[in-house]
Amino acid sequence: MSEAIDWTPKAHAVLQAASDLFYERGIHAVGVDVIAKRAGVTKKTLYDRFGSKERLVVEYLTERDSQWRRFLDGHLVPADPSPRGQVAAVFNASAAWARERGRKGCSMINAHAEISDPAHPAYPVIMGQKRWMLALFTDLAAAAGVADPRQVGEHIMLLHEGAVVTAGMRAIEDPFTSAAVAASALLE
Amino acid sequence: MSEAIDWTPKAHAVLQAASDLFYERGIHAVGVDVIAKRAGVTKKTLYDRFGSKERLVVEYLTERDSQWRRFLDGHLVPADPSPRGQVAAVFNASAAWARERGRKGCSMINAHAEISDPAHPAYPVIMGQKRWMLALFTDLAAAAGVADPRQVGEHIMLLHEGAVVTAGMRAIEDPFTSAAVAASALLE
DNA sequence: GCACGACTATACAGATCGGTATATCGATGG
DNA sequence: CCATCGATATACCGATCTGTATAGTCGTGC
Repeated sequence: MSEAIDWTPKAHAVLQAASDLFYERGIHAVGVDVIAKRAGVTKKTLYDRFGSKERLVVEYLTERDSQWRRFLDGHLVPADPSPRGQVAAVFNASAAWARERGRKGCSMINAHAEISDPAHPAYPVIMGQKRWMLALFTDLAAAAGVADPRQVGEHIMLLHEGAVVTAGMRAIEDPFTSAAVAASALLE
Repeated sequence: MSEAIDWTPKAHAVLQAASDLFYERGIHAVGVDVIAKRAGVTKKTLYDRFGSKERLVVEYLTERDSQWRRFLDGHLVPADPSPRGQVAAVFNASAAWARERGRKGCSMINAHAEISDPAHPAYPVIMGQKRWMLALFTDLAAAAGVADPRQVGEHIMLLHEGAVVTAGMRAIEDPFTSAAVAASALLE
């Protein structure tokens, strides 16, 4: 395992600044000087806390992933507990997330586009989220009692991924309700 | 309009090298020195032909877009001409394209992740392809005689986008046949 | 009172970034 | 025969990149 980070107040400020900048402009497009400046911190502090830019990238993706899971959970719990209701709630949550935090699409997909080396420590984080979402949809499809849950789970996953990237590019008016309608039809 | 490019043999070599590198590693991660070296050319030649890296990016995306449209056309013409057959052929073509050229997903989506400025000259190229694909799917849905062609066209578009990004990340075994099955179900 | 941890400020390293300059070469074609 | 064109080699520009080094400030806890 990599060494734990000492989460001093300024460390949080650095990660916050890095997250905003990475997501908005892309990882390679943002230098550590800019991150430090935005955080109101010197580069020294940044390197004392995180050790490298790469580590900062991993923390950015890890934190955003766990925020997304908490956010999703907050939408699933109060929603209609039936499988179909839960699927609808996922798309609702994604729409809300996109509105509040996701004007540039999925941070995992975007990061994946910028990282060429599969040995990069950010890879497990990215793949982990995708696998987790797929498992969620597959479980819901199974609970809904469809004939082939793995197949339908994949279909809903594809609709969801498509909606997320399309929302980031504003190619379709309201991709999440559109995807939700399609997902509902596939669960019949 | 921007000035036309003088397509000397070395200009083609430069674009070829740039395309491979941009797609494989990302745009910001590749410097013009590396492109020139890979093309067996000096930076002078690169700048004589293209004038700027930005222009090279635009040409990269434009060329890849037109290659994709030709590739797709080559798969649509000999396929079953029925609307459902044509939709299936699109997913077949995408699967073949991903196998041959698309190990890192959609170049348009990836480029979009790296370009923050909407005024960037590459934006129209990116949006143009997405709009074109959506129109294609909507037309096919209309030809298939579904009740709401715009809605179903969007659904198939979302499935396709999802399959492309998922293929780039290897999160699902065979996303294109999976997406094709779902699209076929939505056309019932 | 004093050590320690978190931080600031500044400077610098070595490499690479996009882009330009100068000068030279070989082939092609009027 | 000579001008032009595509290309070469090499060197340079200022800026920025990730990362390090030195020195000093400030507040808390023992």
